[in-house]
Order: sequence, then structure tokens, then C-alpha cells
Amino acid sequence: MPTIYDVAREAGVSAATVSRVLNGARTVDPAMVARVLTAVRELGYRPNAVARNLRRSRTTLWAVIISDIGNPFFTATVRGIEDVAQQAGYSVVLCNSDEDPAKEETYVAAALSEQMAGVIIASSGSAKAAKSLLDSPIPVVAIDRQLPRGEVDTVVVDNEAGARTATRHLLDAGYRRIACVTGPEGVSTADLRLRGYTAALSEQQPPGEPLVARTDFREQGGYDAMAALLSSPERPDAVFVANNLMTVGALRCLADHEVRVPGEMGVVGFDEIPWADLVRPSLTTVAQPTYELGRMAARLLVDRIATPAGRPATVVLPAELRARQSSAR
Amino acid sequence: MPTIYDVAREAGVSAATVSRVLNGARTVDPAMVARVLTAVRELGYRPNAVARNLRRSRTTLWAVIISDIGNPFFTATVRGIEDVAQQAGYSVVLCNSDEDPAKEETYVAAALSEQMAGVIIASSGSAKAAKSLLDSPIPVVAIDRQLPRGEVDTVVVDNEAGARTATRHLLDAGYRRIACVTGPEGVSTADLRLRGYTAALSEQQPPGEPLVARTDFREQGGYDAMAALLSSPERPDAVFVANNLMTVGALRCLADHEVRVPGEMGVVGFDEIPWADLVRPSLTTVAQPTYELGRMAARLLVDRIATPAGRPATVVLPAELRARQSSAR
DNA sequence: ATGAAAGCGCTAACAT
DNA sequence: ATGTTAGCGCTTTCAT
Repeated sequence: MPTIYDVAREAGVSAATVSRVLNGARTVDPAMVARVLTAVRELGYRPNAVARNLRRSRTTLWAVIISDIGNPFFTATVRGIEDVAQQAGYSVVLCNSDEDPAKEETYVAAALSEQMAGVIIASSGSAKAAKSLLDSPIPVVAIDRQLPRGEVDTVVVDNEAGARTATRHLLDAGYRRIACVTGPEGVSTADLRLRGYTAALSEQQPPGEPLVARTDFREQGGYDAMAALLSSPERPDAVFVANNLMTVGALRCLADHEVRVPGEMGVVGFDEIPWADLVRPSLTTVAQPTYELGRMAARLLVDRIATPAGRPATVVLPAELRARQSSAR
Repeated sequence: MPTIYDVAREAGVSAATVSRVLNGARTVDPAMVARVLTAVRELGYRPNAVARNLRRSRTTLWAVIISDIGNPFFTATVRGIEDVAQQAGYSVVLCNSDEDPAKEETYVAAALSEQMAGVIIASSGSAKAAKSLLDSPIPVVAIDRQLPRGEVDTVVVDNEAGARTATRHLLDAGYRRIACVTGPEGVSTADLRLRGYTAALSEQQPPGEPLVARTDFREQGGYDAMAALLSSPERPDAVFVANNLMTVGALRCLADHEVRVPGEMGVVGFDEIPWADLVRPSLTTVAQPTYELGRMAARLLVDRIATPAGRPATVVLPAELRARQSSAR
């Protein structure tokens, strides 16, 4: 691979001049510019970003660490991030922690070692990863979930309000024994959505009794939790499921057990599913502004890189109920 | 941020010794090892990977460039790649070209500049990106789609056979006027799946007449193509759709036009959809071994990094028909 | 077993 | 406007 010195020799100039040309300095003679560009083309020269990054002690790469690449919520969010990043001159590298704290720590370590310009993270709950990030000078934005003990810029949706709306919706439809399937304790989305659910129940006269199943945020977890609820002595007549993949699992479980939805079991899920309207019965969900969430996070990161000091912002975006068939009665 | 020299000073040794300790050389006195590790911990030292990469002129990062992060086919494949990569000591950074050749070129350029250890790419069709990769010394594996004019390691499924099987399945079910919705010309999956479709038709007595709509591989494209077919004078009674997102679009279009599936229109899609069995009617698809495809691609890349020379391999994996309701008659 | 020193490829003072 | 030079942080000969 040719280096900048090969180009300099070929063009009969110094390496500094080549560097200036390539970095758009306008204090270079047009004739030199032409010679340099010709040499670059002839040699097929491509600047070594590693050397450049070392010298500049900064990069133009963002690490976006998400907790499940199979979850459409995250992939939609990434689209929003990418669009802003590209416009601001950054490239996005995506890291999939797969809800595994160990993997998350590996990716955080890589992002720090590689001197990435910034990190956007949907925490899988690793306190160690969070600490590494907070102890480092690297700008961080948390999305979807609060970073453990993290005083950082954050973009989330109003999980509690969304969950309360979803649960009220089931109550209004006439369901009386409403269960909740939520995610791991300590993951903010799991806890806040649960809180919204219990809040809605306690507003009733008489207050509804919570019936809660905790599992991971995966499809299989939703399946298993639903199966447990079905065979419980106080079998519910409706369920609020706190994320999209678990909702899919719950639906599959209900189909396998031939439980009619919404007749025998009303269902509302949190997070939109791309094909929620094609499923029969179509699925009532609490939709989040995923793309906008990504854009907002990226904007915060751009600002934070420009202004490392300053108080962290928390942006809360609204979530919105999309009533469809699965919650009708 | 502390450097290796700060650690050396703190531990009372040379930077070379610190480097040896951190890189697992066993020619270091255990007492020194202990002192170095203490110093590392106390200073919160983290090696600068950029400097290391420059010095070693290699990295441990793979770029995986996929053409649509919203497509479950790719995200499932990425999982397979990641598992092998991690085991082999590489980190995967995912780049989403979004079926946009310009974005693809940007990411290829970044991968080359950043001296990534290898690239796995599902080409969006950019000849320029392909040329950059082939002209460079970086090891490359193409997945899903042939790299334009690319003599590189490749992992694909047997697109033609899968498409033929799907089309025959519709013929066997009694459909007589079968259309095909496929992707852009020049994208190998689009062309080969079309070829399988026409092959199945021409095996008939008398040969069936092809009815082809070309569009992009996106959901909206599938919707529009289906709408065009519906209003065509020779309206088909079945359709073979050459990828999953377009199939979703086609289904939505059929739902909007209140065309009964499979009664008025049989549907088979290529690529599995995560919730194909939850949709009503459940969807007949040609399923690909996505995870295995990812693993295979990663293994080829590991081998290629170890042995840069040598003839490129092409691995063809089987695709398998999953008959469900949408193609019954 | 350890240290001194060179150099990976680039950019940015500084000098001219 | 251009060139000279130092050095980003690390690894790896080469000497000892």
C-alpha cells in the first residue's frame, strides 16, 4: 500500500503538501493540487485512517451499541442515528450486545480503545460497561434505557405513561383480570412499564390486583411467561406485554394453546411490530417514535462532542397507543 | 488518558516491559508482571488501539456491510457471523448501506482506510465499491449476493433451485397464471430467483407464460408491484415474490384491495419472515439457513485472513420450502 | 529478562 | 505557499 510519502515523491512535493491537498487546505497552489491529485490517482493512494487518527487523537466513528439486533425497534432507531451521523460527517458502526452484559463490556472496551468519537448505547444493564464509559472522556448518549447510575444525555420514551395508557385501554374495553409480562429487574424500561401498569390498576374502583411475570425481553421469554399465566390458578383475561419480541412469543403461545384473541385473551404490546397490522388478529401496540428517537440521540451526541462539559439532557418522547383488534371486546 | 509510559514510570519499568506484560509474553519476571498490573489498575490505563493498530499494521475489526438493516434475513446472518468472529478474536462492526450504492462506497472506503482485518459484504450492486475491495489487499467474503465481477469467497443459497421449487409448488397446487415480483436487474439474487421461476414455468405442458414485475427489494416496491399486477389485463391467480420485505408489501396490498389469500391469490415468498406463521393466512416461504450462512462466511474469512492467496471458494447452501396456508388451494 | 531506540503513516507547528 | 521536523502511543528488533 502506498503511503503519503510515495505520493509526495511521485508529485515532486513534500508530504505536508499532499496532506494539505487531501484535507482541503486552500493555501495550496492550484498547479500543485493538480499534480498531487494525479499522483494519488495513479498510485491508487488511500490515506491510512489509523495513522491519521493517532496523529489527530480523534476519529470520526461512532459506536452504536444496541442490545438486540433482531429487534425492529433498535434497527429503526439506528436508521435515525445514521442519517444524522452521516450529515455530521461521522460513520456509524453497530455493535450487537445481544442482551449479554459480557458482550456489552467487550464492545464498550473496543469503542474506548479505538478512540471512537462517541458512543450511543442501549444498555443491557452492565454496571461495569456503564462505569467504563462514565470514567472515560468519551461522549455518551443513552437511548431507550437509562444507563445504570448514569448522568449522561438520555433519550427515552415516556414508558410509564405509555404503559398506563395501554392498561387503561384494556380496562376500558372491559377486561377485568389483566396480567403484565415485563423484562428484567433493573432495566429501566422493564421497571417503568411495570409501574405504569400497576398505576393504571390502582386507579380502579376497587383497585385491580397486579399479576406480574418477569422474564427477559426475548421472544422465548414471552412465550414461557404466557404459558405460565395460562396455567395459573388466577388465569387472566388480558395481558399487557412490555416489549415487542415478548409479545410475539405470547401470541405464538396463545395460538399454540388455541386461546382466542381477543375473545378469551386481550393483548396489548409495547413497541410497534413491523407487521402488527398483518397479523390476525391485528395487534394493538404502544408505538414509539423510533426514527425520531434515533435522530434526537444523534443530535445530542453531536452537541456533546462539540461541548463536552455542561449538564446532561434527558429527552422524553411520547409513546402512542395504536388500538387494533387484539384488544377489542 | 494515561499512556504506556505513565504505566512504565509508575511501575518502575520500561514501556517495553509493560507492552510485554499486556500482550502476554511469558518471558517476564512474575514480580514485574505484578507491579505492572498494579500500575495499570491504579492509573486506569487502557491501551490505545489506534496506536497499536498503526504499529502492527493490522486490526482485529471486521466490517460487515449489509444492504438493509431492517431485513431480518441480514440480522439473522449477522448473528452467525458474530458468533464465529468473537471466537476467533475479532469484533464485528456492522455497516448498513440501505441498498444505496453511495453509502456502500462510503463504508467500503472507511473499512479500507481503517485497515480493517476483513470485510463481509452483501453487495447493493455498486461496481465501484466492489472494485475498491478487489484492488485492495483486504480479505473479502461476499454473502447472499455475488460481488460484481468478483473473484472472491462467496456464500449464497441455491436461489435458482429455491425459486423453481416455490413456483412448482404453486403449479402443483393448481394455480395457472403465476406472476413473479423480483428485485433489481444485476443483483444476483433477483436474477437467479427470476431464472428459477421461468425454468419452472417452461417445464409445464404447455409452458406457462412468465409475468414479471421488477422493483427494488423494499416493502413499498412489493406493494406497488402487486398493485400493478392486480390491475393488469392478465391478472395472475398467484405470485412468487423474490424476497421477504417485498412479500410483506404484496400482502399488505392484497389486504388493502380485499383480495382473498390463498383463494383469489396464492402467495409464496422467498426468505423467511420471523412471524410468517402468525400472519393470517400463514405465509408459505422459501427459508434460508441464515445463521449457518453467517457462520460459513465468517469461517471463510478467518481462513482467508490466514491464507491470503489461494483460489476463492463458493459455498452454496440449500433453501427449503415451508408450505403454509398462503399457497393452499 | 529487560531496556533503548526506531518507526508504523500521518498532521501541525514552525520556519522559510 | 511550501518544506522541515517533531511526535501521536505503541510494538519490536537489537543489545545487554
